[in-house]
Amino acid sequence: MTLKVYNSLTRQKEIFKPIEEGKVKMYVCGPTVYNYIHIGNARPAVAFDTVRRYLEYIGYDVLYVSNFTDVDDRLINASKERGESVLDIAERFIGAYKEDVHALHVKEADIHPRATETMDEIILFIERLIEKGYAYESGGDVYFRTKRFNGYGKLSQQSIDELKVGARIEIGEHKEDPLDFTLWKTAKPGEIKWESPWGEGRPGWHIECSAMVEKYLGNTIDIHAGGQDLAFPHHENEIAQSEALHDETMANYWMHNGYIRINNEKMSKSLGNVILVHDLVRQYDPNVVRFFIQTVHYRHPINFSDDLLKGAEQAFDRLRTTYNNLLHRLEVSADLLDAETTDAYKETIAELKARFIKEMDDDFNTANAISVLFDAAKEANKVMQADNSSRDLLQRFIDLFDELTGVLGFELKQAVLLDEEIEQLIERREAARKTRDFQTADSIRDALKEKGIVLEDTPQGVRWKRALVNE
RNA sequence: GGCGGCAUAGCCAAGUGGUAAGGCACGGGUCUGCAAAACCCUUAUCCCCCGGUUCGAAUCCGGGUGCCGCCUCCA
Repeated sequence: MTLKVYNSLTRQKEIFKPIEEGKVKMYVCGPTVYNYIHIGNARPAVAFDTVRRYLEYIGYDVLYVSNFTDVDDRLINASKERGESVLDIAERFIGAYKEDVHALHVKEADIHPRATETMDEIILFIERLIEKGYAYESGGDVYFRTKRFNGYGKLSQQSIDELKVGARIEIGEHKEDPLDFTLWKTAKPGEIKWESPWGEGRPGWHIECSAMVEKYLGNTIDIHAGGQDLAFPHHENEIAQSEALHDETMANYWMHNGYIRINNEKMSKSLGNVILVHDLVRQYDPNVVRFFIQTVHYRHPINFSDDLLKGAEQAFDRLRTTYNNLLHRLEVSADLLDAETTDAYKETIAELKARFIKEMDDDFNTANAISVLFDAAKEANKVMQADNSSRDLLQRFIDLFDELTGVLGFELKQAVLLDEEIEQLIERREAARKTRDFQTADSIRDALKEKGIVLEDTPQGVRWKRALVNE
C-alpha cells in the first residue's frame, strides 16, 4: 500500500515520501479571527484533519501546526467599528473557532501559533530578507522584491509578465515595483503596533506563515495546506519569502481544498448566504455535517443546500442504524453461527478494511472510503439478517466501524440515555403486544414517534432509535 | 486578456484506456399483527456535443457548447 498525494505544485499525484521516516510535518493556514467561522473555513479544517488522522492511522507521527492570524487589516477595522481591542476580538473568536471545529471533531493542532506571539521571529525573518537583498524598507514599510525571486508564480502557474498586468500600487505605498508585496506596514495613529527596526508597525499578511513554519517546523516541511483561494497570492508569497531566505524548498507537498457553494451560488457576504458553522451544527448533527463534507473529494467543489444536507442525513442514518443494531445484537445474541461462515465473514471484514485503506491511499478519497462503509453496513446487516449470529463477528464489525469512522472523524453511536418514562412506555407497549392489543401498542408507538423515538421490533426484541431531526 | 477547474441516471457522487462504485429517491418481492429496520431484484447499452488516436475511451488528442473559480480581501 502506497499513499499518493496530489501535489498542487506539480499538478499530479505523487507517492508520499516524508522527509524523515515515520514523521510528517504539516502546516495548515488557519483563519483570521475577526468573526465566527463559516463553512468555507470548516472545509479545510475537516479535510486536513482527516489527512492528519489518516496519516496517524497508517503509522506516522504527525506534527500539525495551524496558525491564527490575530492581527491584520480586517481585525483593525473590526476593532474600530466595535470599539473593542484587536486582541480582545481575536481572543474571543479564537475561542469560538475552537468550539466550532471541536463540534466537527477536528483534533486540536499540536501548535496553534498566533501572529502576535511570533513577532520577534517575523521581524528577524524580514531583517534577513533585507540582508539578502530580497526586501527593502521604504517610507517605514518593508516590501518583498518579487522579481528578484526566481520561480515566482510556480505554484499558481502565473507568469510574472501576466501578473504585472493586474498589479498596481495603492496610494500611500512606496513600492519599487507593482508586484512587490508588503512584509511590514507602518502603523497609522491609534492602530495596534509593534516596535521594529523600521519604526512602529505590524506585519504583512503573508510573512507570519513563513516565520511560523520556520520556527516550529523548519526550512522544509512535508505538507503545506489550505483553501484553493490561498494558492495565489498567499502561498505564492510564502514560497517566495521562505525559499528566498533559505534557498531550500518550503514544502514538498502543497494541498488545496476546493470551494464551497451555497445553493449553487458563490458564498459571499454580498449575497447574504454565508453559513456559519455555529448555526449549522445546531441545525444538523455535526456528525452529519462532517460526513457530508467528506462525501465529496476534498479537491472538488462542494455545494451546500438543505436538500443535500437532508440527503446526507438520510444516508448517514443508514450507517448509524446498522451500527447501533450491531450494538444491540451484541447485547442480546448468543454464539450460534457456524465456524465456516464466521471465517468467511472475517475474510470479508479484512477485505473491507483493505479497500478502505486503498481508497484513502489514493489522495484521501473519502468519497470512496465512505462507499466502503456502506458496503460494510450491507455485510453487517446480512450477518444480522441470519438470526444466528456470532458475538465475535458482531464485535469485529463494530470494531471495523469504530476504526474506520475514527479515521474520517465521525461517530455512529447514538446516545443510549432514555427517560424512565420512555422506558416504561416501551415496556407497556410490549405487554400490550403480548396480549395482541395492537391498538394500544400502536398508539404508544405513535406517541413515542412524536417524542422523536422510533421503534423497531426485531426477532431479538425491541430496538429504539432517535428520529432524524430534519424530516 | 492571462491562469485553472468542472460537465457521469430524478438528485448527490466515485471512476481518468479494458467495457459504468456507493448513497438518496422510485418500483417489485421477502420478512412483520401492522410498521420500522433489513435482505433480494430492478433502475445510465452509456458518461455535454462533434471529430480523431486505439483491438478497445466516460477516460487520451483536436475543436465546440455550457457552468464556475483565481488574477483584489477571501478557506
